[in-house]
Amino acid sequence: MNIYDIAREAGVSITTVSRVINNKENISDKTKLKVESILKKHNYTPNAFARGLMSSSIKSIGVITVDIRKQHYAHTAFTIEQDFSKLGYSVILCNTGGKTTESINYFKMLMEKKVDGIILIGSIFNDQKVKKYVSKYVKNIPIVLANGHLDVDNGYSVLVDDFDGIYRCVEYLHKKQHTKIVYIKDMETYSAERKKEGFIAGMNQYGLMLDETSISEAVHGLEGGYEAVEKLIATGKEFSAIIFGEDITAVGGIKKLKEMGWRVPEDVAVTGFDNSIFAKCCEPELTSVDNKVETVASLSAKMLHDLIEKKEVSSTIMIRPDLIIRKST
Amino acid sequence: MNIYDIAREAGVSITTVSRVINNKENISDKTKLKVESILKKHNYTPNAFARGLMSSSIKSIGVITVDIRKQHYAHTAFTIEQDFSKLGYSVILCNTGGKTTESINYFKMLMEKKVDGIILIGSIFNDQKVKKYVSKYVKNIPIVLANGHLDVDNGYSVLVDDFDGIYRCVEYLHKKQHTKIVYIKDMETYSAERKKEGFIAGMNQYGLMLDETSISEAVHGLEGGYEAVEKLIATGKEFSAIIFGEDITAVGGIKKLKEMGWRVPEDVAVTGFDNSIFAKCCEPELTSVDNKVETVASLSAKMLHDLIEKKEVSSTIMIRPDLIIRKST
DNA sequence: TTGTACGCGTTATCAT
DNA sequence: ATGATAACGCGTACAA
Repeated sequence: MNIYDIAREAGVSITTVSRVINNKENISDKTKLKVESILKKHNYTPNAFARGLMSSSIKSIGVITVDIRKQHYAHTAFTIEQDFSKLGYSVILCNTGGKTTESINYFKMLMEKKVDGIILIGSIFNDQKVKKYVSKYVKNIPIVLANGHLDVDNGYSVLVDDFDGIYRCVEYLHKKQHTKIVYIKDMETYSAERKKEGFIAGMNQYGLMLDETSISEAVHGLEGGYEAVEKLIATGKEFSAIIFGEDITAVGGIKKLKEMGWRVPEDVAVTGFDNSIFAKCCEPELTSVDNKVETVASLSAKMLHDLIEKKEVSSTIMIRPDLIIRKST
Repeated sequence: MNIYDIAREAGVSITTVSRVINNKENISDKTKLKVESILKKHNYTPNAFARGLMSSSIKSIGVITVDIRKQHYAHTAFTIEQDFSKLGYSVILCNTGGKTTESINYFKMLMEKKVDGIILIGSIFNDQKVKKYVSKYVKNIPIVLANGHLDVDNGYSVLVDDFDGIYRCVEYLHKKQHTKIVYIKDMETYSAERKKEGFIAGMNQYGLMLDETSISEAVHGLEGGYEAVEKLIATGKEFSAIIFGEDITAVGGIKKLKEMGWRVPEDVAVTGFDNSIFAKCCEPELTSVDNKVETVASLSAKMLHDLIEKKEVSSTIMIRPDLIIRKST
């Protein structure tokens, strides 16, 4: 059922039908009503491809993330989808799995499908090849990074000050008289790097003892945190507080601590990052940096929409995180 | 840069270019190479809309869920996206929030964009209006329900036997000499109903005491489980084991139990459902019904793809869940 | 092996 | 207020 069929049945031209569909002016109420009734009768839906062919847009955006199974990303993607859906756009979801080839293929696909814009969630896009590809070929599509980092010309970003988040963990623990603080860093991302820098800056600021044994690495996740603490204890390193780069890793760490007979927070204070549901599942509940998922997501969506509508936008928005104090410190 | 520009620059016709792009036969290696070099030079990508106009398909599917923030849905959506991505399809993500109007709008949008198929994740689509709309208008698009339920002609489904999952919890607890078992049901879904029936069947099968006080309701989630246990204890009901309809609700319940000084599993045994990460975060780790997220997701994807390719498929696939024993029982 | 010309369904332009 | 027709970019039957 296309516009010709409708026009024929209504005894008018396709132009008239098109006018009715798109609520244009210069239509008599009488014809309008007649056409509308036939439209409804056949439950007519316009062909989006033909529309797209004219306007070279089908009102859609691409959302690329490493893995939507990660709570934080899912939360971000959800908010973005909801916001854009209200604006009449649909969202194409892409999970790269962190792989270069996949990432580039997703960009290609999104370009073929002529999305109006792209949002990148998370900071796993610093692969040189990806960067090169994007800055070379994806020139005319606006890109917004939600909590990510990517040096390209058309790259705008909304991010949380990860540096500040961890810095304030140190500050808070220092106020609580902790002097032996260690940091467990997970994942090789830009964000993780910034967090580490925040830790170092904080430790230096408050004159706390800091050397290479103060920072250890963990595979991201529950098991990662568990193993990292296991290793840390094995080294004999003394500490009264652990700062983790992510909640879920902290939960794994606490698990190990408790197994070893350490009490939290009496023997060791622990902080996490994300203020996710894991912080509340945990026992004791986890003090965590709230990195404002929804705010970041909504601002990213708004920014991309502004870019699509050619409005002026500032290239970077930085959000200050909050420290949520709970029972683990 | 369109196919005409390429043709002009290569000194051939658009047909030839089209042939090269689509790897058709009857092309001399010489022309093929020449065209390919120009294609690469301009990083030409065909216009998907024009293609879609011809084939009336743009190789995409819709994935509709209530809320991608729910771990289980995110996991399912992830697997589906990965599987379809490998087949050259892209995925449009829709979160209905459980609202009727939104749901219908998403169906409309997916039809306009002429997706090749739709997967519904979860069992929150039993709204009468939605059902009516779908069975009336979405006739020619194959629909697969991943762990969901919807009575429509073109609705195929892959689901986990929720009934059996809970039934086996009862069976297991009975073997462990529990006689006073209660069930905490959350959410008003088809799935939740089936679980409840499994509980009743199990209790009857093993001659365990069962009345209206054996089943209580909880709002889904951490707080929901917490409050449900609070209320349960307040009623004075005696119990030695609690079966929960979802892991996260169980985690909330255990939290309350521990606060009240009950030991798990010594004083109360607890089981969850989903075998999610929450089961492993929990202390003690949670015995949980593994409802095979990935299997369900992959089979749903395969089923939809088969339907798209007009292959024969059985209308329902039922997966048997596993009971994963951990320390909470 | 290669090219011409038409159709896909819509919107926009110009004429009536 | 309404209509005829071009244009969007591609695939393809048919012609050469």
